[in-house]
Amino acid sequence: MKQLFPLVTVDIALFTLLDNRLRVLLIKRANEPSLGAWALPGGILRPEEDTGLDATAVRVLLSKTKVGVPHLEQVTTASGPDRDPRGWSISTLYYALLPCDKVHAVAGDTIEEIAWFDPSAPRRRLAFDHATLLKHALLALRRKVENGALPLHVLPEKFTLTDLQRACEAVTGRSLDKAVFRRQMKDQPWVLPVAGEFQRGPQRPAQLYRVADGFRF
Amino acid sequence: MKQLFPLVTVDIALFTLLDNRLRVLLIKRANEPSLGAWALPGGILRPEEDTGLDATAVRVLLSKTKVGVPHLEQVTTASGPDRDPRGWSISTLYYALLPCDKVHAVAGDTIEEIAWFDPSAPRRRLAFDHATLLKHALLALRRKVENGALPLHVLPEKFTLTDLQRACEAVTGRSLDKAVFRRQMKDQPWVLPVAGEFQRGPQRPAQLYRVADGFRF
DNA sequence: TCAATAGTGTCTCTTAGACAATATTGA
DNA sequence: TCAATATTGTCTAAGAGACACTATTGA
Repeated sequence: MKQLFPLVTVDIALFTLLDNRLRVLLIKRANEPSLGAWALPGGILRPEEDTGLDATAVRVLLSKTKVGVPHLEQVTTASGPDRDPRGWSISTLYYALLPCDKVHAVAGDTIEEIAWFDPSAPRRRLAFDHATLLKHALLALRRKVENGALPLHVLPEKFTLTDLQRACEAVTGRSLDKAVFRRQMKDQPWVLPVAGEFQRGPQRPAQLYRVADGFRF
Repeated sequence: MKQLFPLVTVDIALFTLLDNRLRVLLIKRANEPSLGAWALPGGILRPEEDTGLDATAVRVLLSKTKVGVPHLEQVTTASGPDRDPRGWSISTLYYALLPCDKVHAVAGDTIEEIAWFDPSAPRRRLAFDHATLLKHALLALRRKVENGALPLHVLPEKFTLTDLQRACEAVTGRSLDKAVFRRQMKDQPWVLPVAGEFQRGPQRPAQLYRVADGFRF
C-alpha cells in the first residue's frame, strides 16, 4: 500500500481578454514540486475551512489574484497516482472569465512570477498534467460560448455590441457575421441598451449596453 | 480542525431502457451510514489499486453489477462537510448506459436490494445528496443525446431505426418526427445497415442496423 | 467631403417540423 | 383484402450565412 489518502487539490484556468485575444493566467511556481515550472494557479483543499471544492477554488484564486470571481465553472476532475510527484492525487478543475484589469496578481510565497499566455499555445512546458487540464478548460469555455452563453464577465460595465462580438470571436476562435450576431443579441435577455448612452469616436457613435441583473454566465 | 483528509468516493448513475422507458439503477444500502435507504451505487477510492477515479467507478460497478461498462462519462464532483455523515467528503459522479439484460445486479455485503427506478421521479427518498446527483446525471445524459450523441449502448447488437428513435425519445423525454430522425441517421457514421437482414413481424420488415466499430458514445 | 464604424435590409440555402403518400409484409 | 408498420416525399417556416446598403459621426 502506497498511500492511504489522496492529495486533494483544485486548479483554476482564469481567462481574460487582452487586446481582443483570449489569454490564460499562469504562474511560475516558487515551491517544490515543480519549482520554477509554469502551472495553472491551484491549491490544496482545507477541510477545516472550505465548505466545498468551489470554496477552495474561490479561496485559492483570491489569495493569488486578490479578486472575488463572479462565477466559477467546474470542468472536470483529474486523478491518478502519477499526475503529481507527491503521490495519488485528485484535482478538480475550474475556469473563470474576468476583465484583466480586475486581476491584481500577487507574487508571494508560492508564486515567483505571473503572466498571461495564449491558452491554445502557451509556449511553455506546464507542470503536472496542466497542459491537459488547460486544454479541457479551453474546450469547456468554448463549448459554453458556442452554445449561446455570452462572455459578459470579461467586458467592462458598459460595452458596445461590437465589443461583445469581438469577445465571442476571441473565445471561440471563429469570426462571426455582424448582422447575424446583432439579430441574435436582440433576443438575448441579458444584454440591455443603456438609454441615451453612446461610445463616441471618429465615427458614428455606438449604442452602449449593460448586463442584466442576475446574469451568471 | 475537524478532519485532515476528506473521504473520496465515486457514485454511478447506471441508466437503461425498460419497456422503452428510461430507468436508473438504485440500491438499498445494507450498511451504515444510511442503512436501508436507497442510493446510487458507489464506493470508496482505493489508492493502492485504482489508477484513477474512472477505474474506481469501473471497479465499483463491476463489483455490484458484474458488468464491464463500455463507457463511463464523468458528470461532476460534489463536495462538502455535510453531504456524508462520516464527514468532509468528495464524490465524483459518473453515468453509464447499458441494455438491462447485461446487468446482473448482485445483492451482497453492502447491498440489500436492487431495483430500477424512473430517474425523473424515483419515488424514494435517496440517501446523502444522491437526489441532486441523480438530477445532474440525468441532465448530463439528456444534454448529450440532445446534442446529437446516440444512445447506442442501450440497444441490442442489431436494431431497427424505430428502436433507436424510441431510445432517443425515452432518454430525452421528447417525441421525435420519424422522417426527420431518419434523415439525420443517414448522415450518421455510427449507424450502419446490416445488408440483407431484417426484423420480421406482422407487417413490412424493418432494416436492421448495427453500431460502427470504435463507437464510444 | 471623406474615412471609419454603426446599424439594417435582403437574398439564398439549409434544415427542422409537420404530415401525407407509398411500400411491404403476415394474417 | 386488411391491419400494421416501414420508408419516402413534399411543403412550409425559421434561421444562418453572406454581403450589400444606409446612417452618423469627427476630422
